[in-house]
Amino acid sequence: MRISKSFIPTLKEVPSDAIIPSHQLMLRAGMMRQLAAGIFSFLPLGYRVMKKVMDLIREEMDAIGGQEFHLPALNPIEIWEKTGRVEAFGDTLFQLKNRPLVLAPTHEEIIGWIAANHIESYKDLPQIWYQIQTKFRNEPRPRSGVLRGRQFVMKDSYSLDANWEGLDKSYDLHAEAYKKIFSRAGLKFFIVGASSGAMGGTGSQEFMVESESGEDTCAICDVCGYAANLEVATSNVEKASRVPADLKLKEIHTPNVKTIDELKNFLKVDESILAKSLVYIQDRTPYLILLMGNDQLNETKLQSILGTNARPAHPDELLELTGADAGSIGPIGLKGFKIIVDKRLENANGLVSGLNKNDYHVANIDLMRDVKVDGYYDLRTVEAGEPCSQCNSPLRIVNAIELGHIFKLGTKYADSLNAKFLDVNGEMKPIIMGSYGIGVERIIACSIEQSHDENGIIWHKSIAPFIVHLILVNSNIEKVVEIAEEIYNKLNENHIDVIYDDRINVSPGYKFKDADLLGMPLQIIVGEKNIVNHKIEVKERKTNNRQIIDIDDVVPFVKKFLIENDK
RNA sequence: CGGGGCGUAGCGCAGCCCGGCUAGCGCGCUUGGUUCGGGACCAAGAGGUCGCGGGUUCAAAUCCCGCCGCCCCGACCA
Repeated sequence: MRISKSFIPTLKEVPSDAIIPSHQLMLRAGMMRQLAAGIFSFLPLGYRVMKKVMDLIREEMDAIGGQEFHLPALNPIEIWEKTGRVEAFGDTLFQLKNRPLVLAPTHEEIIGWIAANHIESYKDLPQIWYQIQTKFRNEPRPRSGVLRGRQFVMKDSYSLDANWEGLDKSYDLHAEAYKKIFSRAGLKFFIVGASSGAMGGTGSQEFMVESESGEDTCAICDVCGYAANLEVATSNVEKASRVPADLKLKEIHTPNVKTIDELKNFLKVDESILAKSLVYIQDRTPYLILLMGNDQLNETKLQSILGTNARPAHPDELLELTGADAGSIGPIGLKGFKIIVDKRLENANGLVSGLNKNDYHVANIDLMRDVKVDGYYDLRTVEAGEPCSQCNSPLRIVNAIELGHIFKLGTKYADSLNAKFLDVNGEMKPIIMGSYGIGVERIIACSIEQSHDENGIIWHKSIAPFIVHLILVNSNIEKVVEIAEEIYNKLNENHIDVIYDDRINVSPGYKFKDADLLGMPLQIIVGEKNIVNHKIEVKERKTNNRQIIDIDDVVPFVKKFLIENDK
């Protein structure tokens, strides 16, 4: 492709709305432009990358037996009502005003619908169905360029199986395919155990890229490789022990002491004997939640125990239910509450907590003696430096971008959409589903986040829009033009993706800067100073290595480069 | 949805506080000429409902009210 005839609007300056490197560079390199919050136009160069990524995904999905679909983005709202997800998605679901239609945010419903109508027998199973398609989600706050958009492209696939072993197999196939996809795209990623959230289901994992721009937080162990989303992460943090003495409950006047820190300073004790109390409401039942010291409640863990509509109690509810305000609440003397306790405090005694009377605390609480505990659960949020649950090395807490997510869904959608099949014994059974997603733009953005420098993008060969950036340095010298044209034709004849900066009256410096910004893996520089010796210069973008090679060796050189980088 | 910031030419910004002549600067763009290995130079140009609506005033980019949009932090997020 000739730059002189291409639409690649590069920018010298950074658009002020873009904060993170991938967003800045995608705009500067002329890959895309923003139309509205979370909505982007992909320009030819950006779409070329997108197509490369989609092709790479297709190859690996086809390799595990996936069959590509193209499902509608417009869906009758009726189907979404059947699965209860109009409510579950809430305002995130775009709804049309002049027809009872929604813009699909994902496609479990449509897959389920097709399966319900056309899968009859265990002989039709298993199936892996996928598509690469535009998704619509009315995100409350789009951000970070293409990382969280209201319209984005997703590879979504769905497995249909006759039994749970089949689901495990389909799930594992996807995990392997995903590893190949992200590795081939040149990404450094890790896999974490994750919460299945509102998708429902029995298990899920996320494919993550460590990044300051990430919206997820993960605990990772660099020693043994343990990694988990903070929503589900655990650690070997020290538990409270029982003290020998069997001391009586003791009321303590604690004026103006509200927080755990204030209480610790007031009593001059270690915070590990302080029990923090929080009140949540689930279906009008109040729950008292006890945590050690300043441990942070993990709401995702709580919701997996109580249900997803558990919510913190309002201040006026606190006073009404406990007789005290936040800061003076505790397990002693509470009525009508269920009490659940973090495992770190399992069977502990000698604890201090609120007395449900403003400005009073109570000491020497024995959870076995004084409190009717309805259950001990892992409720706390892991913190940096805590010992890994597998190997006791200190955990790191990092931000990460979610590239892909795989779910074992089970029969939730088959049940609500009546997707059933006849098994070997002639019995009607629900189809067992899995669902698996990859954010296409996120692969592009993550790749740039991980691979760029102050001059621009550094594309990995597998998803680069072009392999070679051919630069005509002296457009005013006929002989130089002639040789550049010749090389351009040769590369094209050999099916090597080449972008050719054939612009006349553009200074060499300008062309070099543009080449670094666009970031093709190889730059071939045709200039007066080398062609007198029948040579040209080759620069590798990633390493900045420069070599002078013979003009006749260009094609073999590039072919060799392509193979070398395949490893 | 809560908090903060911003909206002036394609991009980056100044001007606004303290109202006043024809709304500026850099980059980019057009034409001509020179230049040609790291975002060249000279000359002449084009390009603006100052986000939108209303108000105050002799006079509004500037002050007041309302709305819209965009960015950031948080809440939310299959």
